[in-house]
Amino acid sequence: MVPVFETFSERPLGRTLSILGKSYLHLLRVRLKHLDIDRNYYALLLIGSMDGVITQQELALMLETDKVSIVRVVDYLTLKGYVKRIRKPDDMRKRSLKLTEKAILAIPEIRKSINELNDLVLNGVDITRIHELSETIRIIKSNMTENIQTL
Amino acid sequence: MVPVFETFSERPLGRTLSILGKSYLHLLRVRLKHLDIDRNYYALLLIGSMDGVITQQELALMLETDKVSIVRVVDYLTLKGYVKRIRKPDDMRKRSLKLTEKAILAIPEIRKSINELNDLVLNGVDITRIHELSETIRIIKSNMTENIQTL
DNA sequence: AAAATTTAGTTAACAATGTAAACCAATTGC
DNA sequence: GCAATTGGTTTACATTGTTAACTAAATTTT
Repeated sequence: MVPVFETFSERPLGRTLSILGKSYLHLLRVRLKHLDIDRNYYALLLIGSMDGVITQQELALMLETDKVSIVRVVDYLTLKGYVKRIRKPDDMRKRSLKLTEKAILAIPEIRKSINELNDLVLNGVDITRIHELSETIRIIKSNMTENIQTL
Repeated sequence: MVPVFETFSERPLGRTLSILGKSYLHLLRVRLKHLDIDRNYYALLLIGSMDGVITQQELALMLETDKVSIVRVVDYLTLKGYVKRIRKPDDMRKRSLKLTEKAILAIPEIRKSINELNDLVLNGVDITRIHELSETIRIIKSNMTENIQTL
């Protein structure tokens, strides 16, 4: 089977995307280096968006990761004083996550940095292309989840 | 500053790309699991494309990584019997990398898997969009390297 | 209602990856 | 000839990915 297109020929698309993603996250880290956390920014935003209501499982789902990783994320953010775990009275297995004052102060800045960095990296890409990129990403994602079994 | 577009608002674009990239590389690994290597496939293709001529530094450049990582890559591929290091007579510091018989046999399959997987994940994305994606990636990359200093 | 199963979260272990520093040997610049 | 640079290696350490085993609470089964 001859590849339909030559653009990404021979080069694993996943590699390109991974590298791109890592550079971005590196820039975000640099941009937010005055904070005393150097990762899990987006997790913090998600917790903030459902403050006091979200459980670790739900966070895992939203971050597309597993519960073990979430323990690490929440441990880290707790250690740094950004998040508190609170046992849910209705189900004592679950812990709801709550931002501290410190985190609440940092959130707008994190949000701003992400938005600005998104703008910065997409500078020169016109709005139509950006929407198309978003659509393409959606398709790629769905192609991959559909084809986990179709090896 | 209000973000120009809402598509990726609040969500770090780099996170999206990293996750996508990792899923892809996972699929590639599954697809090639009958080989006795489970990584560095693309490095192998690059070595193959300049067989016996490429040095570790040059490989580092092409893989956009550093020489320490390359030592690990080459150690791994050597251990698995896919690559040999050969001291260059003209510069005894350098080592040129050469594929073994075993690697030469595996190359077409790796190439094929990458092409097929690229096709698979881009299934349903039309050719124009694919070219645009490639162009967008190029722009993002250049925006990021230009702006390492412009924090 | 006691026993078995499931769920939320945690702990532990280990391999892989990222990053930086120190190092050796060969080469280049002066 | 000597200092500086270059290609490659080693060491060290922190982070990340992944799996298994575990505790405690809740739910289901009988």
